[in-house]
Amino acid sequence: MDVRKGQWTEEEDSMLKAYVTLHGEGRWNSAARFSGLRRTGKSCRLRWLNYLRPAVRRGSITLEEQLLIIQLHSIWGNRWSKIAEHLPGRTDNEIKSYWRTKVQKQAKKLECDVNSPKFRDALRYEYTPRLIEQISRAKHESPSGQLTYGNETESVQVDQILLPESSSETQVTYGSTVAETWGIDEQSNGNGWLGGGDYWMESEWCEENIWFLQQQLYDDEDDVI
DNA sequence: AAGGTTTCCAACCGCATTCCT
DNA sequence: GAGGAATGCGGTTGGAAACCT
Repeated sequence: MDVRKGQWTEEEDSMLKAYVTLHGEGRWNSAARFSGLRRTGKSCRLRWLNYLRPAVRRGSITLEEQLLIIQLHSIWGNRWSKIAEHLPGRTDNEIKSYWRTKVQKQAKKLECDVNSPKFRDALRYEYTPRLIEQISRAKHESPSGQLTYGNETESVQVDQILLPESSSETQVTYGSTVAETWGIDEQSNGNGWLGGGDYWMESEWCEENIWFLQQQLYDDEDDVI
């Protein structure tokens, strides 16, 4: 049987959805064989996980998600699926893509490797505090200090523990350069590579995530960077 | 408006791991 | 335990869309 490749059609999506609804996730080769699709099991799995799954969120990566990705990447490296486990609705593919297109681009601008100590310091001591500050500022600007997502309201605490200890040496070394390169300043409203747009409305930053992050930072403090 | 360039992301590929017989 | 099949993961790519000149 000839196997189809490339973009999925609406009809194919419907067929896969119908099959998974009936038989559940998993057994992707069977799904490919018996759903009537001329696709490989791998292709079906990918399409379902990255696009058709009801839990998948669309839209740009929020500030909170950016922060979480950066912190988790400093702990786990390119373990995209592991990182994705802590970003509800986001796929490893999306996070990988974000990292490549946004973060690696900044490393390139700084003329250093994304895994170099220079860039990791820049993330840790320059970018992360600014990101947290932006999140805090936006939080205070919203009524009652709470974030609202659709009909839900969820309180958010961005604890100071997330702020890395200031490093005067690093500030001197990288401060202005990094800020200039990333196009962020004290009054930035997040329209640079930080994202922008309606990130509050899309946020799923929750206390559980923050708690988890804090635990990781405590536990791995000595292992990281 | 047109053509060129860059950005973004869906999907593929190869390798590793897990599962099953 | 061995071997094959299925599944999962991370790296890469192709092409559409957005942006620039």
